[in-house]
Formats: sequence, C-alpha cells, structure tokens
Amino acid sequence: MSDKTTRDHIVEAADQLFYAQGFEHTSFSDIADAVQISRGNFYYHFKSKDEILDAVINVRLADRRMMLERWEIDGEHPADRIRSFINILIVNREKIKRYGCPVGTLSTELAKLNHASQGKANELYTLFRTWLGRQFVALGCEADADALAMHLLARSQGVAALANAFGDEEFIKHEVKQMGDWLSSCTKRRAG
Amino acid sequence: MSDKTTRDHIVEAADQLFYAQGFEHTSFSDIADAVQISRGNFYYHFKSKDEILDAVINVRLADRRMMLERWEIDGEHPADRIRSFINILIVNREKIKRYGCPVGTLSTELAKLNHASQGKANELYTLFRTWLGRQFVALGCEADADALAMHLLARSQGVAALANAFGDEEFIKHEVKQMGDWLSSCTKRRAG
DNA sequence: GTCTATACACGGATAGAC
DNA sequence: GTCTATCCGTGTATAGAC
Repeated sequence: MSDKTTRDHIVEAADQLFYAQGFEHTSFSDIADAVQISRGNFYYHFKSKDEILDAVINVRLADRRMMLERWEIDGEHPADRIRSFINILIVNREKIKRYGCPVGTLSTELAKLNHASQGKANELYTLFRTWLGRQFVALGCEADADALAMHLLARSQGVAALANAFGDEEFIKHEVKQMGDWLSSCTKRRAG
Repeated sequence: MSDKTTRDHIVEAADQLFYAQGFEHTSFSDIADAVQISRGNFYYHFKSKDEILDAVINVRLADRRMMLERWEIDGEHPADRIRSFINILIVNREKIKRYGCPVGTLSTELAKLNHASQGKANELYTLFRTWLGRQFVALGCEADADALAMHLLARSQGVAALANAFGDEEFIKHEVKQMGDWLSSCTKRRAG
C-alpha cells in the first residue's frame, strides 16, 4: 500500500491539481508543495511538465479501463452497465459541481492550448465511447450504437458543465433521472 | 463603421483570442500583435488584464442580448424561437468544432482559475437560461420551464464539447436534428 | 494617445553538491 | 534520489519620453 514511489506521488498530486486548477494554471511549485519535495527534484523523475501530463493521462486511462471492466463484470444486462455509466454523475456529483468532468475539462483545455497531448487526452473520451457503443450493440441497437454512445456522452458532458457553472447538484440528479428514462424508452422500443 | 476606438479594437481582438486560445494562455503580446499596438499602450485603456476580460464579457453579453431580441422579433411561435437557439450549433459549427462553445469554455476555464469574473461569465449562461425558460412558459410548460431550459442548454453544451474533442461537424448536425425532434415531441405533448 | 525602456515576479528547466 | 542555487524566458505592470 505504502510502497508508492516518489514518482507515483508526483503523478497522483499532479492528477488532482490538474483537475482542480487546470494543467496550465498548475505550477511545479504547486505540485512540489503537495508532494513535499523540492522543485529541482522533479527533473530526476520527469524531463518536462508535459511528461508529467502524459503520465497523468496514462494513470487516468488505466483507472477508467479498470472501472469499465468492473462494470462489465458487475452488470448482468447491458442496460445495467450503461446505468453504471450514467450513475458516475451521481457518485462524483460533489467534485463535478466544483471542478466539472475530469475528462471533459482536460480535453477542452488542451484543445485551446493546441497541446501535443490533446489526442491522448481524447482517448479517455474514446474509451467511454467504444465501451458504451458495445453495450448498445449488446442491447440490439447495432445500427446506431455509436450515435447512442455519443449522445449519452454528450449529455453527461453538458450536465457536468452546467452543474459546475451553476454549482447545482440537484440539476445533476434531475438530469440523471431523465437519462435513465431515456435509456428505458430505448430498451422498451427494442423489446416491444 | 470605422470609427472604432483603439479600446474597441483591443476588446475585439481579446474576444477572439480568449475564445481561440483561452484567457490565461493569451498574453498581452498576443493581443498587441493582433491590434498592432505596443504592449505598454494597453495600460492607457485598461488597468489590468482582468479589466480587459471584464470588457470582453460585457461585449459578449451585449451581443447575445441583441441576438435573443432578434430571435424574439423574428420568431412568431415560441417553438420557432427555441429552434433559433438550437440552430446556432449549425450556424457556428465550424468554430465550435475548432474552439468549442465560447460561453461554456470560458465558464469552465474561469472556474478552474477561481477567477473573480466567474460569476459575470456565468451571466452569459443565465441569459440563455432565462430566455429559453420564458419561451417554454409561452409554450405552456410553466411547471418545468426552467428545467427544460437547463436541459436544452446542457445538451448544446455537451454537443459542443464533443464536437470540439472529436473535430466532428456531422455529430453536431445529427444531434441538432434530435433536439428538434425532442422539441416537437414537447409541443405535441402539449397540443395533443 | 502611443511609444520605448524597464522593473519585477514567476514558471520551467539545468548544474552540481550531498 | 534529493537538495540548493541559479539561469533564462515570459508575463504583467510601471515610468516617463514624445
């Protein structure tokens, strides 16, 4: 448990700070303060700030992959699995209210910076997109599985963005309920 | 037409640059290059970068207010007016693909920066929210007019975010069509 | 009103001691 | 592996000439 290397601590702290403050707005000093090491010590572990970002994205990708695998195991029916996705808005509502969606806000920021890691950050989106697409295929919506995945992804992004702007958790709950209804109507349309 | 003051030119250039590159990532040098003035000259017109941001938000607020008034005049039926709102995704699809939504991306960035003008930037959201709410009231949805307004706002935000990440204009068109269908089903539910 | 010169802080990055 | 000291570029902001 406590066998984390300094490198791991740096990445972990950077992960949190990039989420809470944004990538560009987070300085080496910020990370150094959080990890309790000196600024110069960074460069033993990473060549540049961009390399830290790269490591952070890798960690996030691994995290989300594990999460999706778990949902796949735990959810018997594809609709249950999709509900697990929708439900992260509820599980993380406090953080979403404060900082928005970690995937969306990073993508948005890197797009403006025209940053080299933009494509890699977007893999996080793609991860959810293809996973959701597979669930919709399993639901019997082969024809428009990807469109349904994108639709759901977009709705959760929009909900996160507005919840953050208005600091409104109730709005998240309200929209999540509607997304659940939408999913039900999708499956019923198939069944009936 | 060409009686714009230097101050106007600065605000105009800053508006574009803040949108394309983000507020923090845009430097005085960037704006100076665009306006063709020297860096030092800024401080005759503005006390600080934050004051420029303030002016930019004021311009955007005035712009959008005019746009909404126009839609109100041009659209006979409230549903037509709401369709005007949905349609900005199509009208601005090229810029949205490249830079995202100007309202959403600024709000997101200022939230991360914990910037003093966060609240003011969010007034842009509120502008659309209350305007859409009034249209839904006019449609006869008094009970959940604000929720419907927020729902539509969230969906357009999500569409803009994903279109930007994936560089996909077709996705915008597809989702806009669905939003139109959704609006029709709303009005029909009222009528029938 | 606009310019040049410059102050000053901060951020990323390097060198080298321990 | 970690530290201190330091370099250098950039960014905001100021002073003062024109």
